[in-house]
Amino acid sequence: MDKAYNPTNEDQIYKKWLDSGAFTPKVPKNPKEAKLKDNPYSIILPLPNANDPMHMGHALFTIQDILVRYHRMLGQPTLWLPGGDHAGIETQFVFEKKLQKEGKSRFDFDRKTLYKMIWDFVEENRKLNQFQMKKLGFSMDWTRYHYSLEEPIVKNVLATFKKLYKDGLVYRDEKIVNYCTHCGTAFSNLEVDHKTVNSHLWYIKYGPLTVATTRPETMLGDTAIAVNPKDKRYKDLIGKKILLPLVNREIPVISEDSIDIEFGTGAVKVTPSHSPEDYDMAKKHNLEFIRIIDFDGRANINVPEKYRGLFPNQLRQAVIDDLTAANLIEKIEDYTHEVGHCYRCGRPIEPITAPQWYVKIDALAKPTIKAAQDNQVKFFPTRFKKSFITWMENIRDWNISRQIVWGPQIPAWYCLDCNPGIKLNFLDKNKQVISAFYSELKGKYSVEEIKNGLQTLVAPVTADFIIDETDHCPKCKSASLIQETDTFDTWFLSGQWPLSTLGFNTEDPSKSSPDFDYFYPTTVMDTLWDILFFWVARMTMFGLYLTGDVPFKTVHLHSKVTDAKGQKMSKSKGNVVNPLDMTEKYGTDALRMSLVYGIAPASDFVVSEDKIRAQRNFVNKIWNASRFVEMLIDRLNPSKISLDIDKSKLTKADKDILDKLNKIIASTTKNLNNYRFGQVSEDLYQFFWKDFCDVYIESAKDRGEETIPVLLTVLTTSLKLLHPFVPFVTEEIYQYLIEKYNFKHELLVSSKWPTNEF
RNA sequence: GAGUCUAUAGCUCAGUUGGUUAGAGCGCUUCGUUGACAUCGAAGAGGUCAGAGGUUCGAGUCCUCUUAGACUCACCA
Repeated sequence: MDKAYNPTNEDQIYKKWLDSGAFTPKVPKNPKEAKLKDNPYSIILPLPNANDPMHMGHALFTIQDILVRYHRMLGQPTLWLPGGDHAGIETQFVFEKKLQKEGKSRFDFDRKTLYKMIWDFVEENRKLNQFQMKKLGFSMDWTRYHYSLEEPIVKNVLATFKKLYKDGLVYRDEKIVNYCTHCGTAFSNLEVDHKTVNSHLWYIKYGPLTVATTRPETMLGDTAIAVNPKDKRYKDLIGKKILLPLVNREIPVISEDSIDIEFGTGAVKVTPSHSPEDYDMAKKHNLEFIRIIDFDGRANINVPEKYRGLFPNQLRQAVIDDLTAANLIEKIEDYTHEVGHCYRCGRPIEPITAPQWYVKIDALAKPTIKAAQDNQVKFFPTRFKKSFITWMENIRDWNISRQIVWGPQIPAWYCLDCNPGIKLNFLDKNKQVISAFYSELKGKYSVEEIKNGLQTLVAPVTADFIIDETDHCPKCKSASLIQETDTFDTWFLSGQWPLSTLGFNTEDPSKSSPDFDYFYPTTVMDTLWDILFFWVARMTMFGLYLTGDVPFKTVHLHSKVTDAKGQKMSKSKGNVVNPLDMTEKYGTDALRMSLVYGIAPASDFVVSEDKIRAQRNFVNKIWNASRFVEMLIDRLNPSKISLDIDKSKLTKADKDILDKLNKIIASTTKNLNNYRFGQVSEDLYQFFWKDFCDVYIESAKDRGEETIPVLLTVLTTSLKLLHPFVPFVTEEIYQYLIEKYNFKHELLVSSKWPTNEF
């Protein structure tokens, strides 16, 4: 053996594991019955974005590897199923940045071309991602790898959409949505970051009263003034109409209990198309909706000519200038408030009314809340149970449509002849962008030309649609059908990931794959807590809705890796530590160990090179202890080398170390069952280094061959206990010992977990 | 506005159901190691466990409050 451990054989060892089939569990012929007896163990990998190179967050999948390696050694049929996500908006955003660098934008391409370009872009990185996970030693079953845009997976997701529709849980509506005019799509509430903004409160004279507002520019779309009925100042005005400045349109004064008399002037301008609260008021009072900001972020519609085409901040200035000129600004106060920003590009979110696809969430949420309450899904650490339930209880209908290209399109078709009010944006034969209603285009452009160059369409909320694909409109028999250009929210697809990857068949559950029968529900979902709502909640809802059973029995939330300053690692901050650089420098085992050593459950932690180096030393210690055992045996040159311990001949040192070994086996087993990885790794470190090396091995230096069985027993048992954490070095040593001393040939990866029998 | 978490050695952090002199890594001091490991060993310095009060035979650990910080959720003008 070499003088120091040199992790140069990792790839070979990984290949040995792969070739042995250890990562690929076999499913018996009668999976449903066998399952009860076999107690299979399964984890679905939180699918990384296929376009995303590895970062420390991915390296934390080590936790899952520890779990599956441990349970595999316990003898359970064990599956760790990897995958890759197309990651809708994330990927499109990255790709658009790339386009931007090349001086292009998404508007230069029709959607088919754009889709193809992004597809190729992702394919380049997808392989890299898999390669990197192998480098980290993850014992995933690559024969069951899935990519979220695989045809069968998409097919199943579309089937789920159809089922939801049939069950009356899908509808279109034109509500206020969180719209990012830069990204060109709506977002769910979860995708909006609230940031504190220092702004102003403008007091604007509206005829007989004054309103206070943070968004003067939206006044062009006001359709009412709201006051509290208890407010004596405005009592007489309720029901009257007043003239809206600048646009000279009459709007009513309405009575609304929710208005705070103390705030501002107690009179609120109501802009139903650009404010969520005002939207609700408008629904209640049956007010008019006047949208002034269009989906491109400009004031294109329903505004006086002079304001046309302005962006909101320009519009604000123009409106304030004109109000000032007309002496209609009473005063301006400083004001700090929370404003929603796009979580992707960071720009302010524009609340806009837009037709979108929704899923009614109550029917899905209720069983999910119950499952959490009844511990059908358990949470580690348990405190996340409470926030999960609270969030589920306050959940709103889910906007599942995104106005992006990258992802499966919603399988709904519109008849252009029945719905001439559909607005189409497309590139014509000459690659010119045309943007008009179908009523204006009919006769000038063929449907074929429109389809070929199509970028997006916006169908009025009243438009009829067909969910099953056909050639002809069932009403008018026209063949001018066009598919909805909205794509699914990424989480709509990934929310079904455990079902899709295990081969659940939504259309006919009885045709689901044996994998599904055997491994569903999966055992553990280990993920970062920040996607608890995005993903874990959605998976649970879909699982229960489609199968009646939860997708995983336990949710284990792990910690976030930060840099030395405690900041989240991100590319934009430039503080990303590449795990592959670390494995190259110190070996994979050292990195893995440093990611779990002494970490409290679900608390953020710092990964520093110091720490990795310390664990590299530990890995080397394992190596050298083994090397010493070998050298000692060579020196003693015994007639027979065996692991059989003769209990009658044990010295005090022997008894002590065996006693400690029994204890560490028991505590390791117990703590692994309770997800206490930090504790286990520390205990093993102390046991191996202090108890075994510094004490027992030191004492063995003065002894004869009777010490060999104990030495070898403690060593090989330690290798087993350590294997889930540091798989490469332990396997390499184990193979070496087997070879040299002619022990029973087996791979450590599929060896039996020790029991405290010594 | 609602909720969650954190505060322990110079630094980064462990410390499950409350139980003997509070631990690790890194750093620091002294010494040792020419045959496992300079990626090593031995010994040591260093902490009134944020502050105050309470429960208890006993509190770093449970409860209340205070202070400082982090985060999540949220449609208030």
